[in-house]
Parts: sequence; C-alpha cells; structure tokens
Amino acid sequence: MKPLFHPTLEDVTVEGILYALADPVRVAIFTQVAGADCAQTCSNFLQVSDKTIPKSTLSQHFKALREAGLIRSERMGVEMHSTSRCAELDRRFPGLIKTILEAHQVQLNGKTRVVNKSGKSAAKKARR
Amino acid sequence: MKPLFHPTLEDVTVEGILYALADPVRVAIFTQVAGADCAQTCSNFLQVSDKTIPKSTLSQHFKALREAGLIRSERMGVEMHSTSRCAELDRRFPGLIKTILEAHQVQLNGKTRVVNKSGKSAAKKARR
DNA sequence: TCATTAGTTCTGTAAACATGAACTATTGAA
DNA sequence: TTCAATAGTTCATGTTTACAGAACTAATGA
Repeated sequence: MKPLFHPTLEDVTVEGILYALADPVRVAIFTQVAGADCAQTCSNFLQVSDKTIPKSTLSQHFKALREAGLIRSERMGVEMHSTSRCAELDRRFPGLIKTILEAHQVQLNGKTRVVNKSGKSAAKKARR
Repeated sequence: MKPLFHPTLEDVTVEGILYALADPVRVAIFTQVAGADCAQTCSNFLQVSDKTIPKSTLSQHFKALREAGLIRSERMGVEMHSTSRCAELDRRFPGLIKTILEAHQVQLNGKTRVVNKSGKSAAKKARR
C-alpha cells in the first residue's frame, strides 16, 4: 500500500486551501472533519447536505483536501481515517481556517429558507 | 453599453469569494485594487508579478472578481474603473477578506528566494 | 469621419471535473 | 488457505471550464 501524500506545512499554499474550500461538498466535509472529536472516514460522507455523492467522487474530494494540506489521512484496517490539520495551519496562516469556516456558517444561517435547487454550486453559479 | 452585473451583498457567497481568490493572478489584482487609494483600470495589470497577461484573460479575471462580489467596476470614459467592496463584504463576512490577504502576504514573504518557474499556479499544482 | 485606446465577446483548443466500472487492500469467516 | 465483504482508489468517459488569439464594440479626440 503506497503511503498517501501529505504536503509539509511550508508547502501548503493559500491558493490551494481556498481552491479546496471553494467547493460546497468539500467545505462540508472539512467542516465536519475539523469539528469532530474523532477521525472521520470517507464513507461518513456518502450523504452530504441531502445529496448523494458517489464514492469515487468522495475519494477525489478527500484527495483534494489532503493535497491542499487541510486534512491528514491514514489507513486504519479497512478504513481511511482523516483528521484536520487546523492547528498546524493556524501557525502558518493565523486565523485563516477559522475565519473561513465562520463565514461559511454565516452563509448557512442566512439560507435556511431559500435553497439552491439546481444542484450547481454557488461558486460555479457565481462565475456565470 | 449594457450595465455590468454586480451581485447584491446578500447574494455574495463564500464559495464564490474563495474560488475567485484561489487564482494567483486574481488575488494579485484584488490585492492591488483593495490596497489602492484610487480606482484601478484593467490595463494596470497587463504585467502581473513578472508575467504578461493577455487582455482578454484580464477581462475575464475582472469579470470573475466582479461576479464574486469582490470589486465594483464602472466605465469612466474609455476606461473601466474598479474599486474593492471590502467594507461591505466585511459586514457580511467579518474578517474574511483581511485574513485571506494577510495569509497571502505570509506566503509571499516566505518565497522571496524560491520561485515557481513552471508558470502553473500553486492551486493547480496542489490538485495533481 | 477616422484613428486610438480600453475593454469585451467569440471561438477553438487544452485542461480539469464528475462518475460508473473495474480494480486493490484489508479483514474475517469457512 | 480461500472466499466474501468492506472501504477506498484508479481508470476511462463525457461534460464543463479556462485560456488566449482574433474579431468586435464603445468612447474620445484629432
């Protein structure tokens, strides 16, 4: 089993972090991983905010988060356990992760009534 | 001349902001627009961090920043004047923009010696 | 009216995404 | 051991998106 790639703290970039968190599914995953008190598995996210995500897609999302330096994953038996790298990241980019997650929370609180039914991400819609 | 589209503050999304700022050229543009004491034109950025950007590409970058809600642009004679929407944005997402720009600054300070020669963005490289 | 400047839109090509299908790795049971 | 089950990855594909040159539009001034 080839070991998973994790960038060192110095190799983590703001661009990489922003890109990874600019996707609603990935930010949902990361929010839960960061907030959990135990490691999370991939399969915990087959349902994310009422959407079913194929496991191949999930696997890519985890890879994206991992390569952006946001999470650390290791195989435990048949599962993959992921934890956030928030503490480390906060040393390199003080306040960044926390502020982004807070902003995301503000946004969630504001759309309890109005739901995006198109299935397209806000990020993608915003680009049109 | 059709008026440019600017999202209202409530329609601005975290995903949109992160996506827009996950590109090194756009974040360079935005940093300068946000830090300037007068409106900036598109052509001010034909050279960005030693790279020449075609004006069609620049135009798209400005559109991306505008539609993400990061800048406001209006035509002044033959030019397009852009200013940042930082103050507004800070009301909706407190600290978000400032923290991102600070993180970006940390990163710039750390790579005065080592330069990415490939021309590919860190965000894109991080995804491989 | 024409030339100039500033920026936008169009278009073809190249790259990146999403996902079903096939595959690999680990474990536990027969 | 071998086989089945579980968890996740990689491959192949169609679709979407980005980039940048070429052609275009809009405003100004000679």
